[in-house]
Amino acid sequence: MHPQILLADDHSMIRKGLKLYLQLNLGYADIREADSCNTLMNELVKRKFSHLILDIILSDGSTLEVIPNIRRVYPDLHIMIFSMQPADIYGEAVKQFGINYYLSKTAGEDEIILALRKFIENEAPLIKNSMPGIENPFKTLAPRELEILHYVLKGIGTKEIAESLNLKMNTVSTIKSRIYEKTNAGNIKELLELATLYNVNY
Amino acid sequence: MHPQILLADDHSMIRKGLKLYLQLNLGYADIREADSCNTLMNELVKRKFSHLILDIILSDGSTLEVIPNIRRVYPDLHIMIFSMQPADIYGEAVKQFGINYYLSKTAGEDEIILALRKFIENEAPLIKNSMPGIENPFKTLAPRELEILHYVLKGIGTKEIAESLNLKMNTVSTIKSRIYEKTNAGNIKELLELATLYNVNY
DNA sequence: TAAGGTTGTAGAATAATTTCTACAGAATTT
DNA sequence: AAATTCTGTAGAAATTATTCTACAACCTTA
Repeated sequence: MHPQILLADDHSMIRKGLKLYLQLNLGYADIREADSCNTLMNELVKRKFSHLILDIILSDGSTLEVIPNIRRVYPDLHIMIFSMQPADIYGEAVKQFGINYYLSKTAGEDEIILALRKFIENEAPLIKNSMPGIENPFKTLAPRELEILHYVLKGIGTKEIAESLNLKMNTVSTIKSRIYEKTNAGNIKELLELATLYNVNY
Repeated sequence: MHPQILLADDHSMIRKGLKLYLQLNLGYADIREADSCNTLMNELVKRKFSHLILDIILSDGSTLEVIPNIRRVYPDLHIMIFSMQPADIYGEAVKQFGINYYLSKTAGEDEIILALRKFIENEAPLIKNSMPGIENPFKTLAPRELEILHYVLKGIGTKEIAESLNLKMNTVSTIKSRIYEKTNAGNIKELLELATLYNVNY
C-alpha cells in the first residue's frame, strides 16, 4: 500500500523541495502537484490520493474555503497543513475541520523531515495542545474571520473583499469589526503591527 | 570556472528545492546553505563564493541590513534576491545596493528556472537599470503633504485629520490622493511598507 | 437539555472617504 | 516675462465603509 501524495503550494520551489525530498530520501514516488485551489480540486477528482499536503494560501485564494468540501467528499484523505502561518493560530482554526497535522515552513529541517514521515506513515497527530502563556489575540479568530483578515492585511478594501468572497459589504464590515474587537486593534496600522508582532502574515 | 553558490533562506524546503534543482537539472554541484543573516555572514568568510541567492527576510532579521556590508567586502559577488516581497517595492530599494537580480518566489516554474540559469551564467540583469540613484518617493512630497502623511502613517482617519488641522475632509482626501500618487502606493498597507523601507518617521 | 455564547450572513440607515472639478497664489521652467 | 506646473484649499456628487440590528445555525456549558 504505497501512499499517493498530492502537494498544493503556490511556490514552485516549495513543491520541488518537498517532492524531491519525499522521493529521494523517503522513497515515496507517487506524488502530484497543484498550485491553486482550482487545480487542487481538479487533481482530487482525477484520481485517488491517500495524503494531501497543502498551504493555506494558494494563488487563487485560501484553502480554508475548500477544505470543508474536501473533507466531506474524501473523509479518509489524510490532510496536513504546511504553512508559514503560526500553528497556534491557524492550527486551532483548522482543527475544526478535523485536521490534526500542522507543520510550519519555518521549522528546522530535521523537524520537517520527522513530521513528514510521521504524517505519511499515519502516526500520532502533530498539533500539540497549546501551552498556556501570552494570549495571542489572533488565536480567537474564527475561520471566516481569519480568511478576511488575510485580505485586510493585504490592504484590500471592504468592497473588493466582498466581491472576492461573494459576500455583501455589510457582512465583510461586520466581520472586520469583530476582528478589530478581538484583536483590540484600533485601525489598520495597529492591526498590521500586531500581525507582525505575532507573526501573522496573510 | 564552476560557480560557487550560497543559498540564504529561512525555509529549509525552499533551500532544498533550489539546491536539488540547481544540482540535478543545471549541474551546479558546489552549493552551500544559510538560514539566518548570522550563518550567512559566517559562510561568506569561511570560503569564496561567486553567487549568492537570498531572501529578504531571514530567521534573525532582514538581509537589507547586511547587504551593504557584503557588497563592500565582496564587490564581485553576484547577488540575487529571491523573495516573496513584491519586486516593485523592494526591487527599487535593493538597486541602491547595486543588486540587479530580483526574482519572485511566486513566479512560475519556467520563469524561475530561466532566471536562475541567466543569473548563474552572468547574463543580463533582471531588473532593468533605469535611472541612476534611487529616488526616494517621499522626497517629492510638499510640506502639507508630509504633514498629513504623518497622520496617515499613524493610522488616523481622514475626518480626524481634518479636524486636527482645521481643514475640510475633501481637502485632506485630495492631499492623501496626491501622496498616494507620488509614492505609487496603492493602499495604507503599501504606504506603511514604503515608509518603513525609506525610513520615513515624520 | 435548556440557556447562553459564537459564527456567518445581511438589510437599513448612517457615516466616512474619495472623486471630480475648480481656482488662486507660489514656484519653476522655458 | 510668459507659460507651465505645483500647492493648498474646497463644493458637489458619488462611492465606500461602518453601525445597528437581526436571525438561524452551530457550539459549549452548566
